[in-house]
Amino acid sequence: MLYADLILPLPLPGVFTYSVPPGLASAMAPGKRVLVPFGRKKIYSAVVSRIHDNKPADYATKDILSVLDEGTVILPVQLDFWNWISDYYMCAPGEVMKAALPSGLRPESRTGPAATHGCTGAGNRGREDPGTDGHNEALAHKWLKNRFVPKTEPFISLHPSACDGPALNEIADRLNRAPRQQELLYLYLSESGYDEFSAPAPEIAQSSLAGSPRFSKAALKALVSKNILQTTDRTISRIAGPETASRSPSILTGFQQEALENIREQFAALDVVLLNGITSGGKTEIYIHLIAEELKKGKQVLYLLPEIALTAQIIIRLKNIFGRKAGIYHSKFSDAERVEIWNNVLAGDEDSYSLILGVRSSLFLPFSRLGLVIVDEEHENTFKQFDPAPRYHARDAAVMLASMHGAKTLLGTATPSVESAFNARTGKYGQVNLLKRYLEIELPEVIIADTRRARKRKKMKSIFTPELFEATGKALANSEQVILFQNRRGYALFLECADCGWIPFCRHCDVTMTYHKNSGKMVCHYCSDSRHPPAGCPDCGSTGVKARGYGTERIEDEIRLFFPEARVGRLDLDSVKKKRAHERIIGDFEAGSLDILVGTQMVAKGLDFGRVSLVGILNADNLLFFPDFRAHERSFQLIGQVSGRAGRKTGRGRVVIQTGFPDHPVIKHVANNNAGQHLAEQLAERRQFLYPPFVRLIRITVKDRNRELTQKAAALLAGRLKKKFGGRVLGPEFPLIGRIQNRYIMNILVKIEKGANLAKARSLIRAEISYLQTVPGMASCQAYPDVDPV
DNA sequence: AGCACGCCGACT
DNA sequence: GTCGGCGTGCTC
Repeated sequence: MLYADLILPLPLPGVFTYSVPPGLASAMAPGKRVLVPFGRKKIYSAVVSRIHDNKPADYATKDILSVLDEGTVILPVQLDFWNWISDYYMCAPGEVMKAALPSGLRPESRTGPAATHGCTGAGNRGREDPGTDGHNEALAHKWLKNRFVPKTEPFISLHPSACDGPALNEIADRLNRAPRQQELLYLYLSESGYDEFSAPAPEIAQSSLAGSPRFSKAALKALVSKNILQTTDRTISRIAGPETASRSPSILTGFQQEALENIREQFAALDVVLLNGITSGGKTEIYIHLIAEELKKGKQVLYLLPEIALTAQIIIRLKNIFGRKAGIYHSKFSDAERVEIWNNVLAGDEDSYSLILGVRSSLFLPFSRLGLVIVDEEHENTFKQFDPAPRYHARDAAVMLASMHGAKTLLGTATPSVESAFNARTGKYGQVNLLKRYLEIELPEVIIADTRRARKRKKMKSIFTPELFEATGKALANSEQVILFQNRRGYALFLECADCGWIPFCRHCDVTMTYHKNSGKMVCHYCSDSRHPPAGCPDCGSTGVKARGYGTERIEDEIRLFFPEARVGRLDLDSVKKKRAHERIIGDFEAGSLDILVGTQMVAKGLDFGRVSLVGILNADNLLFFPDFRAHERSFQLIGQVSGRAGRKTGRGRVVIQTGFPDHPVIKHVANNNAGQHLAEQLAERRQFLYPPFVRLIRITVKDRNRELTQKAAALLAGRLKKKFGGRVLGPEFPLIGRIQNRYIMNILVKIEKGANLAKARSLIRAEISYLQTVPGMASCQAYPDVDPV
């Protein structure tokens, strides 16, 4: 009798052993999907992990119902990779499966014969012909709904009544008292190539006009309301970029060529190389050459980017060079698209994608001959998945995936993570520096503005120090662009009663609500709950409830107040929620129809702005004094990245950093561009206080709806862990936010020395967590481990 | 995670 | 007298 260990898409530890009916034995193979009964009556699709003939001793196996695939859908190397993830990051195999497989390949629970016969490598076929029962109909419905999300863009054309009515000259004359509108009409006529004898009036993309200083949204709105122009949403091509390669890789500069050769040399001896390349240094060009080499060898390349850096710019750039060989894998893609890409990569033939440009989850695509993995913006902590499990770090997992394929990994960044820099320094990774800016663009001048001194001397203009205020004025006068960085969105950080000090808190989380003026509501940034601010203070009845602190939204208002002539845009989570808003804002800024861009971290990421002469960091202190051992590292990186936006083509740019602690070492190292000293200090601190990379951290988060129970359970767990691990256990401690979505939280930190038996440590932790579940009354407490938390 | 079983409060 | 709340246990 044959048995099969199956991975079920459930958060349960381990695999499940089923018996293989003789009739299915020949169709079975690891990496195929099967249908099995589970529990009371449920039918799940599961993935075959292993086939063997060991009859389980302590339970009766159930039969596998059917085999869904003729061919392997999950390759053996992927199964190995899944295994490594679930083992290293301490999560269930089923959780990895959920993260790895697009749900189209994972019809979790379904009935009947509709699903019993799939086709080789195309498991979504069953979905194209769903059964007739209600459940399948619901699935099919969902699938159809998600299949196409057409992208649209507004196009402008002349309103029909303006074509038929009085001559255009007459219409334009009537706009004499509205110069902006008149100008826009002329702009449209000239740019669209309008010709009164050739009807109909041509349509032109709004975005192509938006770049002009003669364009204004208000004027457009007015003309539309007067029935002179009209806008129509037109579908534009879904995935940006051409399918045929139209360009070849550009010639490298001497420094780039040198770096490229250096990388090749290091790869001869080492599997991972850190490319420390300054902003504007042209890292992407080097990537392109390396990719081209791999493709020529018939290998696949995975190019990983953090979500926010995977923009149309980079996609088009690579599509131009690699054409149909390049595939994109973005989190915004529908499930059908993901399945399509999966099957394409799985086919692995001549016509398949051999370059995948993707986010974190593209690590799980069925690569069969991976030659190179590029992890761009290696330092980005968004590469670490936080919730739900698997809580994996895409950079570290990429290194593992590459090694399983015998491939190389290139980590690229302008501001290396302490971990990677340490690995390079100790010789585990190679390192190549590219520290000359492309076209010899000068590094920006950094000005440190002391907010405490300015405040004492009453020199602050709301959020502006005299230095930043003056620099902004000067930049605007020279019609140069300005980026202002503030790490908090919203209007005010919180509301406060001026009389009694009452502050509104979220009902479900232990955080203050952030006031958003646009919506007139207070919003919790942790659970998105929102409500209207009270008319008066609920405690003392005072009407003096005032906005305190500055979010990006309020800063936008302040700028309008101080620089009324400037055109201001905002780039943060709130402003980009609307479809395509992100691209639009960036497009407007690049096109020069915005003078000032205010934003959160989003402004720091790989945007190619040409005319930015000034970058202002409004409050460096809330970065520096964040209570976390990575706060200094992150501050250095973030300020460095934002500063990199300054002075790209127009000559030397300026950076103004506002801080109350101008002598803080991190500020000084940023100002002096002294990454070496910064790294040395970070390493010294971490060595002394035992933090990564000198130890490995496992954080255990205990959660429950009941506050006392959460604390009791955390204390019990920590106590038991301390018996095993001694002083390596820290806590339990209250996290920064003690409650999120009505669940109380406690953290326990375990520090494991390098070289210690990690597997043993993990199994001890696992055992203690499962013990907790057996304690009467504590079964409701969740405790989950997060390995290498960020 | 689901899902069923099982034991205590406000209702036809 | 029941309906239903969610605490607990189990799933190959």
